[in-house]
Amino acid sequence: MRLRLYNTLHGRKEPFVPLTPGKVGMYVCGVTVYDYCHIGHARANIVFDIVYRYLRFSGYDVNYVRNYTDVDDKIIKRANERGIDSRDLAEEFIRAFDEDMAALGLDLPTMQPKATEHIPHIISIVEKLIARGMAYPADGDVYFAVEKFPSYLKLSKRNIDEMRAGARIAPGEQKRNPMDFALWKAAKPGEPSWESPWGPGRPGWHIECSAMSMEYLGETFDIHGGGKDLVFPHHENEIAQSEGASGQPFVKYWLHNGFVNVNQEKMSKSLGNFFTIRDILKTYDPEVVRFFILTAHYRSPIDFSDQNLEDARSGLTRFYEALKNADEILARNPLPQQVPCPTLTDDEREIFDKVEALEDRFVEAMDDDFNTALAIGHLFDAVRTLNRLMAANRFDECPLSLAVLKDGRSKLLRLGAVLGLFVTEPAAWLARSQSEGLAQTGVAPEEIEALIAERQQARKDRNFARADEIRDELVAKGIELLDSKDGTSWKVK
RNA sequence: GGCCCCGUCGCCAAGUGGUAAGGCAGAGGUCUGCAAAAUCUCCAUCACCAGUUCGAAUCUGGUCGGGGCCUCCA
Repeated sequence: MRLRLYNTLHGRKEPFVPLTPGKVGMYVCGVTVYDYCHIGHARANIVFDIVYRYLRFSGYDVNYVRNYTDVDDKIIKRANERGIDSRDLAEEFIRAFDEDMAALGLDLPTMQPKATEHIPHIISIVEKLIARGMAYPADGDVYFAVEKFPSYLKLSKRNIDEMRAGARIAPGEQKRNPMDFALWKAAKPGEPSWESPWGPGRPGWHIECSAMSMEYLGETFDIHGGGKDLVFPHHENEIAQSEGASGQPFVKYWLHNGFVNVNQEKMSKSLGNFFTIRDILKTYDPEVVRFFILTAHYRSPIDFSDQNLEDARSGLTRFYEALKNADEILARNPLPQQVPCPTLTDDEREIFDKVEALEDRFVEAMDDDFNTALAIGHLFDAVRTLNRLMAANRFDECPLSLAVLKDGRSKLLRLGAVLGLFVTEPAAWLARSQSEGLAQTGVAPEEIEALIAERQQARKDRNFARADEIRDELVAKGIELLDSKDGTSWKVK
């Protein structure tokens, strides 16, 4: 099955057919840089990171543009509060954004333009809209006249008359229609500004995305993404401006990700349940955060809670433990030239078939509107499959099973990478996870090792009472012991 | 008020006409000195009601419950 994606514009899933075969132009609304990013930004950016990765995995040459909106009312306000230049504030949070995205393990887009570097293009779009009678200047401002764009609200599917009833014209605005929106705002004293045919001013919100997307992707391009909350007014207005100016359809597929709730409540500053990415990463591994986000479909709401994150951590750990075990077995058992299997069991037949089918199942899930939850389900299946193979431990009698293990392991890594998962060396990831967990228990590794040695001796002496006492003592502190032929290891519960 | 979405096992979460993926948690078996880990087995008829259909969690209508957008917002 070919890729199908849910297009907000038509409210249904549609087959993905790019404008140019083999190539995809994709624009995602980045951030307005006036504060640290929160978990909602993390979700949006991770979701589109997956879209970007999967499109490339599918063989497309992707031009992925994600902007920084670095001039805006909120930036100016915040800069004034701090008594610094708005450009310095923007630069500070651009750096913070870059750090956060890198920490979350996102691939870099092909382009990351800034609004302030596209002022001439913005001005030319506004001029074109005025020339075409779709916008009008008023006292240094320029507004878009929504009634001149008949398909206005086609994305959000609202009714303009009802919208108008609730709309208000703010003091100081010169709108002819309350629904009209600013393309250009006259500068007030002390505000950053650029020269324009309407006097010094700055772009309104929305227009910068039209300018940057059309600049790098053309007047019509394939995919435009963002959070659900951007459907109205931001994306609706982008369509109006862009199509109004170019006379061409703006975007073929509109993709919108769902919200993040915190403990069942909408995340908001007033509720005090606002988590920044940097706060979260103090507690949770970035890959756990990514894993958690991808276990739900991107359009569904997700609930950020300790319970859910802990579940995600357990799940991801299961992957890494299986991968580590596979690594160890493969390191111990070099793959022979010939991999015969004189007596293939039914179990092995089933396991081999599952490993064989893994990629098809993964692709089928991802082709269905990026169903990462289902795709991860298939990967979990593969983990159980490989664990069965390892538990059977017939690598000597059936070298073929060793070859299948190797194949399954590399498939897991390759497909996981499409989701940005399992990208750390398994032993290293587990060790890190281990030491982070250990830090919370407050137990020193040397202490554990000493107790393990003492217990080993007790066991040798068949003093199981003492051996079990040691084990119970550690369990009480959150440390579990794992005995094996090769000795005793431990893990944090 | 307008527009839109959702309600699936204890928790999380896929599935949108063909008879319920997966994870976490739980029960039992194997393994183990005993455990843990791993593995095997088991564990839901899909908020409710009424329809359409040979057949519905999936479509229609209604009821109840939850949420979002309409103002800055991923």
